[in-house]
Amino acid sequence: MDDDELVDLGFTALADPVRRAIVARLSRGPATVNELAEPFAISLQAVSKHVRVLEQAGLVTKGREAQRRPVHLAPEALERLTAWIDGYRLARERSFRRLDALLAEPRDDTGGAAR
Amino acid sequence: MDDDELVDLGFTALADPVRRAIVARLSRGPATVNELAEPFAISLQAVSKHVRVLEQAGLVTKGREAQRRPVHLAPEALERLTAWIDGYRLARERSFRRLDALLAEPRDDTGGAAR
DNA sequence: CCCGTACTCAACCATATGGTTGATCAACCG
DNA sequence: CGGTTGATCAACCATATGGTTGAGTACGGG
Repeated sequence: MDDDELVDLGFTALADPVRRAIVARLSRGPATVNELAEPFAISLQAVSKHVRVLEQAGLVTKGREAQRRPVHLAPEALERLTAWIDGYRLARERSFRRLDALLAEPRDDTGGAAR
Repeated sequence: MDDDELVDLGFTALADPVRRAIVARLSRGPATVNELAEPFAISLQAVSKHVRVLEQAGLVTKGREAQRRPVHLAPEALERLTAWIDGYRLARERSFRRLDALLAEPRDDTGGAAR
């Protein structure tokens, strides 16, 4: 699976409030699907689906202990997303710096290649 | 509009590859809707819709000069999203540190901070 | 062994989303 | 003023998404 795809799945995964809440919950430690479902007014199956979406995005991994499947957060995937954002946020700052440089360019009376 | 709502709209906005490409393009400076549409094989109207989604998420602002509406990136909104992610990424690291502390807890022979 | 617990699979439904085309609006150019 | 350019509005369509209920699978406990 290539990186772009994972970025796509990652943002798609975080686009849903239930899934963000799940991520928030998991940031405080692993939990089973049942535990994750508890705070929500939706069916267990729906939560199971959400977890799978998070899993396919690489945001989460599922373990197995007895019949329980404890879900863990996978922070590398979160980093991938911040990295994507920062790439373009910083690109923009670089543009600004370029502009600043331009504006600060010596106005050059005495030697002048005037525009 | 409250913060959660903006986070929601923000991630939803970035969940689409066309919109991510638009953000990428805008990170290198403002552009008109026509310019933004040029690299894509979709209609101008579709791009216009995408820009509106980005705008509602606060990721982008539209100016007005003559009949053109130059679109600018609004990096604060990007920061809001990284902040959201980092909040939970860091929360998890804090949990780890807490766990480490627990594991490192003095087992209390003679006062020794073992390991 | 078989029952209960913990989930997942499957079929289905309603609504949201991303795309289309066609009409319209707004501003400048001649 | 009339045409052209840039962009939006509106109606519509297909597919994706998030939810439901009901059946099925997998493992451990009594």
